[in-house]
Amino acid sequence: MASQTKENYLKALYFLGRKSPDISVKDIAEHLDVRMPSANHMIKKLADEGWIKYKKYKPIRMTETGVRKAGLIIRKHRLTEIYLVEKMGLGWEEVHDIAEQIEHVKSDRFFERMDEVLGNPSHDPHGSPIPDKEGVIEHDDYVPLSEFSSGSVVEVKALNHATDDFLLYLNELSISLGTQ
Amino acid sequence: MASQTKENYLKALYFLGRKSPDISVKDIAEHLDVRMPSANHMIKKLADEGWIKYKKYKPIRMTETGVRKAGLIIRKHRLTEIYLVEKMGLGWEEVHDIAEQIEHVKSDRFFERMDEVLGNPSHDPHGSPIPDKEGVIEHDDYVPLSEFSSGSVVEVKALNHATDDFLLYLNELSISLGTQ
DNA sequence: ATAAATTGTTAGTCTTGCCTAACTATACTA
DNA sequence: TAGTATAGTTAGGCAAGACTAACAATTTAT
Repeated sequence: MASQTKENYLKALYFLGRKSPDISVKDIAEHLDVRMPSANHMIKKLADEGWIKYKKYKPIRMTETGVRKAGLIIRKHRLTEIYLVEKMGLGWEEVHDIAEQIEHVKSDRFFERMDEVLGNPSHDPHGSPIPDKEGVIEHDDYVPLSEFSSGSVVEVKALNHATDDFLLYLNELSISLGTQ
Repeated sequence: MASQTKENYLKALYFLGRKSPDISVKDIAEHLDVRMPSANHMIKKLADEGWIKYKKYKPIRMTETGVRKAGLIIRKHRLTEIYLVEKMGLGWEEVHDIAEQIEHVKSDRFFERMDEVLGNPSHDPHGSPIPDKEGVIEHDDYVPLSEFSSGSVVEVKALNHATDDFLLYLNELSISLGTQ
């Protein structure tokens, strides 16, 4: 099983790979706030373990198993976030950091119970889809707000960039998922 | 703040110190399943940080702040155990390992919410008292079952040795806290 | 009281995951 | 197309926390 550090690399690789499947060492390093040699070193290990494909000086891509592996971690993260909001009464803006820690808990039963208690949700509190038990994500196809002209009537379905500050800002504006 | 490893050493020191306040390197090593030099090395660091008092070849004792620090970790552990049993429907025998991981989560809010949702419980599912927010434990004074002669009528108030196997054994006998 | 057994310590090594410094390959731009 | 800027890589080091081997102190037993 992957260490917590490796799990964090896999998550980063997943998100970067979503923007464009060719991933650079530099972006990984930035995303995880480490230096390039650290990322470079870890990438070789992840490639050895079959999660990514890597050739010197060539862009990095995740393998199928890597994507699913990342999906499983993201699943745990998102289930945890929902749980913290819905069952423990924590705020939307404060759950991310906690979920970041709990997602690494080693216990299938724990997350299985979480999923059941929540009624097998399909989306997290930020509107992001939850990967299934195989790590497969069903991607929604929402249109960014920036694509609409001013005056259009739209519904908030999901957030792309859920920083704490941005969530607090939305709170101030009384904007949440479903707001028209 | 102490690393997870250090937190585990502090817990071990606490439990050993309860049996007898003079703690040996050997017992620490055994309790944590590491070799003596590893324990020895860590003990010096914990002493540097003021959690324990240590002089070469002399028995180890926790300091007051060390005891309270350990109390805070045990508090998180026990709150988590109760939570897992009462709110997530996990079995008595399966919560320990999960709590062992969650107790290290860095978030006061998280444990605060847990405590509130549980209604500020004073004892965990094994009957052990929960340290307060300062890490102070109110010790109960129960009499071990082995002290009673056969035929006595007693009530199970707490468990001393809550291994998974023992908990499953008690389940088979339909013995739980409160059983007469 | 001394030998033997146990416990504690020191020294040095390993792995993980990070770092800086220095070098190399690729990409951009004049 | 040369020449610089950017990205990627290699080499070597550090800290945490584990290990083994070897040695020292303390306890136990004769």
